[in-house]
Amino acid sequence: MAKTGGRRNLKRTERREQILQSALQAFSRGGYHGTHVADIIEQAGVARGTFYLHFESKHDVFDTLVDRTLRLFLDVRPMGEEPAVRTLTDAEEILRASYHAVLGTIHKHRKLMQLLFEEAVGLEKGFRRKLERHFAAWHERIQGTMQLFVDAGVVRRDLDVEMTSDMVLGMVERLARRYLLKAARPDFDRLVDALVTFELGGIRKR
Amino acid sequence: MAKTGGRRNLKRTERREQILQSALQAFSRGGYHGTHVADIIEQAGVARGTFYLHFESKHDVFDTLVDRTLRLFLDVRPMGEEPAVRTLTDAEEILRASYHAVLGTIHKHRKLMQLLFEEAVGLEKGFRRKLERHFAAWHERIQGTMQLFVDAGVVRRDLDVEMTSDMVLGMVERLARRYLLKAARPDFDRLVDALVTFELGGIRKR
Amino acid sequence: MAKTGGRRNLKRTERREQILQSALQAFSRGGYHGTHVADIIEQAGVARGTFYLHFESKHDVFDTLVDRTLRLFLDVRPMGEEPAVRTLTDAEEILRASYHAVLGTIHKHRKLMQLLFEEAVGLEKGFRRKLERHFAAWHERIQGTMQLFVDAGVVRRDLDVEMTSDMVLGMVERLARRYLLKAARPDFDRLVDALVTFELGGIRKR
Amino acid sequence: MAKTGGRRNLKRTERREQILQSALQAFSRGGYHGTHVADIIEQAGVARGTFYLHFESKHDVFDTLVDRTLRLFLDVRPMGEEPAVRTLTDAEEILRASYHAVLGTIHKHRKLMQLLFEEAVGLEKGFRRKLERHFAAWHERIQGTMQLFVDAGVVRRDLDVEMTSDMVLGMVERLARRYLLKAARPDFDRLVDALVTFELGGIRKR
DNA sequence: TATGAATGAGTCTTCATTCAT
DNA sequence: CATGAATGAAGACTCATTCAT
Repeated sequence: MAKTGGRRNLKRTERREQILQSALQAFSRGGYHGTHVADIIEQAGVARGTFYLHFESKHDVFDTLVDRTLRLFLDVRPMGEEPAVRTLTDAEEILRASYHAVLGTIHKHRKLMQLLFEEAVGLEKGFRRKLERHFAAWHERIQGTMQLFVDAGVVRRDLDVEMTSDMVLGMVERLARRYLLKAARPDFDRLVDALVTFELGGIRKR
Repeated sequence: MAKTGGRRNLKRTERREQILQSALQAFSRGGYHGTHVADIIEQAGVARGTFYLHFESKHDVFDTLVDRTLRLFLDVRPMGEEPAVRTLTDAEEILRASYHAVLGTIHKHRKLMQLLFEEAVGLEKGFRRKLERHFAAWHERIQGTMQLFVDAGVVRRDLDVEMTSDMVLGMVERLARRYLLKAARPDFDRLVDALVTFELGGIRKR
Repeated sequence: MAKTGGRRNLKRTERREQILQSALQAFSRGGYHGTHVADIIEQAGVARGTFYLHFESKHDVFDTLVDRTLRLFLDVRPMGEEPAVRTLTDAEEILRASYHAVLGTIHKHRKLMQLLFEEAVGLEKGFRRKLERHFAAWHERIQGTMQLFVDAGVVRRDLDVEMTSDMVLGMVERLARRYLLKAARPDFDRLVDALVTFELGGIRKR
Repeated sequence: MAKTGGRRNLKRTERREQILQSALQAFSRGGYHGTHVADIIEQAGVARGTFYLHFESKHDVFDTLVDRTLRLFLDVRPMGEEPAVRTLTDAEEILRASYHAVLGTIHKHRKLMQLLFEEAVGLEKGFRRKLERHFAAWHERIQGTMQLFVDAGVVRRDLDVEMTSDMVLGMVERLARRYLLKAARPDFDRLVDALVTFELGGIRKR
């Protein structure tokens, strides 16, 4: 809608970043295939040639954006080291903190996240694989934490850790899609509450 | 894959169905944009014109497939009438049956389902809206059942029914994507078990 | 709009004629290129194959129609033999009769005539040449009559017979296009009057 | 006809004009439907994409050419203001001048004119209407002049001004088609003479 | 004779990428 | 660095004609 940036004679990095932002804007609106290089450069207020001065191809920009999104998750690590888990309350604490961090990140970068959750799906093998690897990594992390709880004996021994991790992943994804991607001010507390409560106790009466 | 042979005049409906199947095959492989009409007709062993004799456009075939997929879910209704819920065990029964039915349907039509979960995402507004409406309908159904449980007093009164339904939706979607779409013989029991256990009791120790 | 004819088991000639009429109808509406074989057979209520049983091609039907139109003019010959011309009044008589005949024919077959004047123009060489030959023939006839008048001494000796014949041709064509092709009940007398008066005396005061 | 050579970047307007000329050339040869975009770009020695950089479609180029042709006639106005008409000689003067101007324009732009008289006929409604409006305008102008003569009393009072204007239109059109469109050096004087003589005095002896 | 399913050459149009200026 | 004119491979769709039934 509005030109993303100013004009002329930016430093290489700045111009690149400007194009990247414009691309994000454009892709968010139209998806990968619905967005043309023309849209991106118009949004950026930059000439066609300039675009190719900074990126190899349309694929390249999209890829860069996806990578940047993925990298965001690597930084979501609420505590630097393995926390000690003695009681269920410890576990709850950890979960609460994790979800807060994750949901916060997702919301903060919701435009980028949309790329992951809605635009990069169904694209060609390269992106597909990247996404799969990403979800696998995330799954591993969740599973790690869960196993920690199991080992600490604060949750059920017979938990199907693998599938449950998948389910948690799905829960977060859907909540994110529904309540974070488009919302300006989401109710984080309600979301985290719902997540933690459900994960810990299911729907069963206490 | 295989040309059927020379020229053979089928009945209108048969040819249409054949093309539809070929299209499904093709879209499954390459996604919407990665699939060309050429791929579909090659797969069907049919001439270009024949394709357009039965469908208005590439978009039209895809749309038809998506609609067919969506319609599949309307038929997933394990019991004809509202079941009575007295105890948690009743609820468990219902959930178990529901999940069995749903997962079974998903697996049975996994090629079609893939369209919903992986190919129709990120496409243009028409499909997007269709998907959203679909998920909304599904969400409503889940929420309905859950509310039934709440009203019957067999689960927590303070349950955030709306969000929890979303989470359930996400759980099923992710499990389906991971364990059903590509697997030839999935372990339904393990899946249903994981789902029901988690939904009912969370990860907490009994 | 309305199916042109009945159905089934007509004699060869009848079916052919029926298709021809439907084609005329269709071409009148959409011109040569704007009309598809589909339009013609729909109008005729006949199957595709039937069409090709009676005509070699779309080109063929059109050609047949054009030929038929052209042949109509050959029959427009108000009197069997060369009339004697002694006075200007004789000439006027002849012109009046000729125009009446010609305009009458044009109006009677206005659908067909439209083909000549509006649809067959600008088509490929075959039609072009046919039209040219036709107009040349007509021109010759007009010129013949005019020369008769000159030789009889009832009109100007220095008349540019060739160009004047062209002009007469143009006059008739335009009047036909404007007042005959679409009109249900044209005012023939006014038309003939205008023609004869103009041709004989120009616009000059008597 | 001749590729200009390697790649050469022209100014936007120049390239557009070049393509326009090539299109005119091509359409003149093959008519609207007989001419393909391939013919135009080959003639222009330009790539496919370049064509669409300057015109929206084949229809668009043709339309542009037709419009340009029509606009040519608006400029044919031999004298800036209403001339005084006292005698038949004045009228003759005016007619002579008008015809000279019109025929001159037609011949000068005969390629373009061919579009009007031969190619744009029988096309779809848009062009048809445009042509009709054009002929109507021309008719009005002729009728205006003629009425001037009538009012000045230099020609017959009972003249059927409307139809006569149509006839004049037809005369000019046919003469133009026959003697101007293809001729390199037409005999303007003979044409104007024939026209003026006929229009003023008809074929009758003086 | 009649039918209508099937064919495929033919065209237009798009759009990512290149390159002269 | 920047520009934007030029490129052309790729792909969707049409429709006259053929042929199995």
